[in-house]
Amino acid sequence: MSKIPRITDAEWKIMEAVWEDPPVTAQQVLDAVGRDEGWKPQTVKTLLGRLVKKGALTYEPEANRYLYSPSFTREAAVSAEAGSFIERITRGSVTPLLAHLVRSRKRMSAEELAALRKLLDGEEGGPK
Amino acid sequence: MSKIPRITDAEWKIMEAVWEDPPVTAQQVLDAVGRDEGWKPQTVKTLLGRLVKKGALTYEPEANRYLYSPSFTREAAVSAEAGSFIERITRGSVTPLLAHLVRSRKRMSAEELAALRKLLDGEEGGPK
DNA sequence: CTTTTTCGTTTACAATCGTGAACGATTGAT
DNA sequence: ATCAATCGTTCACGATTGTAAACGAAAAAG
Repeated sequence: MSKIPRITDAEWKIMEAVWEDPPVTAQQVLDAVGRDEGWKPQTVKTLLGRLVKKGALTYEPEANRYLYSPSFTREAAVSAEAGSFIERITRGSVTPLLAHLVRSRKRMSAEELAALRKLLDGEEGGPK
Repeated sequence: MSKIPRITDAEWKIMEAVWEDPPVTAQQVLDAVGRDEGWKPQTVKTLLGRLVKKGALTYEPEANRYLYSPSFTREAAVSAEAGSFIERITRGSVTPLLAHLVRSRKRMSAEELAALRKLLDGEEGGPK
């Protein structure tokens, strides 16, 4: 599988909009993020272009414009990011990170908590 | 407390060396990271300088050189990083991240697992 | 058909980052 | 005293990032 490229902060916002409901036009992305991000149309265009160049998006011409689609799932991207994040952290404990995650549970649903607990239980015994 | 600045990849390696055993001299940092990072002395100096400017390190002159110390703990830095990491992720589920973390448990000791589980239990009921 | 709008592409430009050389002040060695 | 090694500081330089204007083609409007 082709490597997932590094997505920058600004690009990430674009990707979110694309993942939301692909395929999308530049206009749709603009409406979705440009609005509350305060970006000019050109900024969105530039970012879309860069993401295509990086291989994070693909497009197919439709009428006179492009329909952009993600080259990988959001889950895959998050995993990759987490991986490189952990790269820096490996010298020490990941506990502060986990603690932070669990504490800022604003974004963690009950199901996610349950899933995490299950993961922990599963890992406890040290499988394979 | 003063805000924790954004630490870049290269800078992070320097910080690790400083956290390891502060206060340290530039020479010590060089020995610690320059070695296996393949950095020239000047590179280490530059990074130390930038970190001081950013407020991530403080120094006090000793003899003819500086003794550098971190301005905040590693835990605080990791937490801050995690926070900004989560910033991008908030639009969706953090589960892929958690799964990744737990699976790459290479760096998680039994105690850490236990601590995390305890955190989960504590949070479950949803305290104040 | 001409004018205006919309597309994607090219170019721009300051800020940050990675990597280091250049430089002047000191210190240590001879 | 003099020369070499070491310090921290300044400057450098290409690459990436954030943010966008310029530009030419094509489509929509009149």
